Amino acid sequence: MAASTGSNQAIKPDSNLFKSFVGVAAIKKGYEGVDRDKIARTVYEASKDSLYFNHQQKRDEALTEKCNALMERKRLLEESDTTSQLFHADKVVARLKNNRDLSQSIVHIDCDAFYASVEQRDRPDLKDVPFAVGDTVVAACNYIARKTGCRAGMVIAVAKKMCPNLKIVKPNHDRYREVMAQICKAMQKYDPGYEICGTDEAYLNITKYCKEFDIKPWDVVESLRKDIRHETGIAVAAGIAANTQLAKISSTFIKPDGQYQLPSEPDIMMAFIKDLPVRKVTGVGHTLDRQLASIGVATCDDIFSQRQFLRDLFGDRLFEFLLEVYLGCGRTELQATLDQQKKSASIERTFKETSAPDIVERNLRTVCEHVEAKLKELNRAGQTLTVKVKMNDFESYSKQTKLPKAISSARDIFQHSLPFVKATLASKPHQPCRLLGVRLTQLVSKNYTLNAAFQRMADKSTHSKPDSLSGAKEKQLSSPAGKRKLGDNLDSRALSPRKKKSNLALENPEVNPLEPPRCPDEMVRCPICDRDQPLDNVTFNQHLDICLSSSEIQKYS
DNA sequence: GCGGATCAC
DNA sequence: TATGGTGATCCGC
Repeated sequence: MAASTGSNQAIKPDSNLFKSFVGVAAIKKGYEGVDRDKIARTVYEASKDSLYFNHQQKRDEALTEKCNALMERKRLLEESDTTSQLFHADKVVARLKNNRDLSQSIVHIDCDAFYASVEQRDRPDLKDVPFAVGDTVVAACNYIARKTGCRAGMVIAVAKKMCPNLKIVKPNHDRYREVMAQICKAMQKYDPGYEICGTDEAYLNITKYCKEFDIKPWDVVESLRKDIRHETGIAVAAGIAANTQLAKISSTFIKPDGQYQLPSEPDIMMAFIKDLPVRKVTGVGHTLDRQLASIGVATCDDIFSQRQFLRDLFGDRLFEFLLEVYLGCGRTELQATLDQQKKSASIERTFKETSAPDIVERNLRTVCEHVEAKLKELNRAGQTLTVKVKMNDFESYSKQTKLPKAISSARDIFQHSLPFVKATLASKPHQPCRLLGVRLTQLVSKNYTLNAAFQRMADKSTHSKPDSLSGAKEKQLSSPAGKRKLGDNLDSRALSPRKKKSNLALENPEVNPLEPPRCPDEMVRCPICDRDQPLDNVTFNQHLDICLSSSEIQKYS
């Protein structure tokens, strides 16, 4: 039904696929006044003959079909009597309104173009030139580069086409982690329960701090930003609002530097949201945006006018999430980064495409070894294995299996993964494969009894420093019933890898009382310094003594 | 429980 | 010279 994009020669400038080439340039800061059509044309010209493009095109067509189906279903609903759906929606709106908590001051910290900012800080030669950080894909670029249409996610070869003098900088992930650790240290002072999302964002709840010192949120955030700038030389944007959702939107409001406070008054909150495109809301991605658009929802206010259709069209969870968006609801409780437990460990690698079984097998082995290392770091084993294979047409296949017992060694993982990889390759004769992935979920602790003992020890010595220790606890966060909705979940998905390490590093820069022994077989994790120690009570107790006293010393130094 | 999709960064 | 990696969740079966 819809204009098919199946034939390559005439892609319409107003088609969704075409627009998708502009990508985030459509909504991000730094792209005002950029010629979006030109960006789309350039990207299109550069990619139209690739397998990747074909794949994207297929996906786009599937999405268009989905949207058409939605439109048709909505048309049918419109012909029927929707009073009961309307009634139900209003009931939910009333309930959500009633349950809103406006008493908290949530802050969202956003380091805009984080990698680029760090590089620019360290390298004066980048000051006035367009540059991008990344390997084959742009991870971040400065504002000069953005003016030419360069953006995160773009293939560097294409970015160079648009911006011939674009300078490419290889990412220095260790440096970015250091900077993030410094930022964490600054945040700690205002809210030890801060939550990190991804590599460059964080939430704080400063309600307590404001009360305790009788300072206004605005002033607290001003001094927090000053601290961060002083510690790191990086400017951050901050949003202050009643919940995470609004705080985040507020911070994007004044990027790249500055702060914005949204008063916690229902009318003001809703007016703030009203004309906002739903795409800007955390949790509404490209796909949902397209689907919503097809039924006449472009802004948050449109959600309300279409509320009688949303449950039928999108299901209960999404329905309630959308109403929350309309009301400006969001999480008011943060999940302290130091408390978070990983639920999975995975590695996936793209390599030079090949259909040679022995090479694929070797790649799989490497991937499995990396997974083993990761599990070792977590001191976990996994009971559910997921193997993923992506072929050179970008189609991917996966298989998930629940194993009789948890595994963690590369040998076991490889052994259980290989059959699916082989079968997938065999089902596509002569078709090269470009990526392999292995994930373990249902993670279980490798040393139950000892872990419990450590926790007791940690608890005993933790009074003044709960956060540096709680990472080792098996804390079950029983979320308040009915409070954790889709929005919350969507919002709290990305955790920062290695956050424990970075925090530890900043608190105890030199804490390394005992060199972690090399023999990796029977090891257990020390809850204080987070390093593996031999599974031997005497040695471990010695270690613990040193480690504890050393962290005490650190505390008072 | 499984497989595919979506979303965020 | 050519499209990433990690982690989490949801939906439909």
